[in-house]
This record gives sequence, structure tokens and C-alpha cells, in this order.
Amino acid sequence: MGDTFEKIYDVVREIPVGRVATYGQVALLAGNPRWARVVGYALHVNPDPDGIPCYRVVNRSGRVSPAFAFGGENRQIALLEAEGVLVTDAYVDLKKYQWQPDLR
DNA sequence: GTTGTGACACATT
DNA sequence: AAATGTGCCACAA
Repeated sequence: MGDTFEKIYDVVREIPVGRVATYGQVALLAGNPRWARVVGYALHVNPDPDGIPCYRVVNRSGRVSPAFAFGGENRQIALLEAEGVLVTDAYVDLKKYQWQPDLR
């Protein structure tokens, strides 16, 4: 079985409410800093959108994925704001909202 | 088995 | 600062 995706999903699942993580960060936490692209693919297939909040994952610029658009970027932004994350012009303040595991 | 693509990231131009 | 190119890994055709 592909453990790769499992690890990625596991990390995304651990992102707390009101927090966001970058693809690179998820990849790094998953165990491989070069899986950023794979992370995007993994979320694309997203077998469990109910347990895997893919909308909490943003690119390194802190911007929501422009290709997300499964109903408009507006959708992802709305979900984030519903969690308490302020989104400005499709951008989130990573300084404030980027998830910092263990560091706290 | 080879080629092309992609919800990214980093380096260089 | 913005745009382009390269690297990376996994998957579909």
C-alpha cells in the first residue's frame, strides 16, 4: 500500500482549527521536504474531505491554491474564515496562522 | 517501460 | 520585485 499518501493525510489531519500549513511544511512533517507536489496531488484525490481539511493547506506564499476552485476560491476562503482564519485577497497571514507543531 | 502532467518550492535571470 | 527555469515525487495514459 502507498504509505506516502497516508503520511500526508495524517499530517493534514493534525492541523488544528484556525491554523493553516503550507504544502512544503506538510511534506516536511510527513517526512520528506520534496513531497510538496505530491501533497498537492494527495489532496487532489482527497479520499476523505470530511476528515482531511484540505482547505487548511496553502502554498508557501500563504495564498490559497488558485487551482483549487472546486467551487471557486471563495469556497476555500469561506471555510477558512469560518474556522477563524482571516483571509485577505486569497492570502492568509502565515505570521499569525501558520501551524507550528510542538513549537507553539 | 517511457512520457507527460501537477492543489509546490527553490534558485536564478 | 516579477517571471522563468529546474528539481522533486507520485500517478495516468
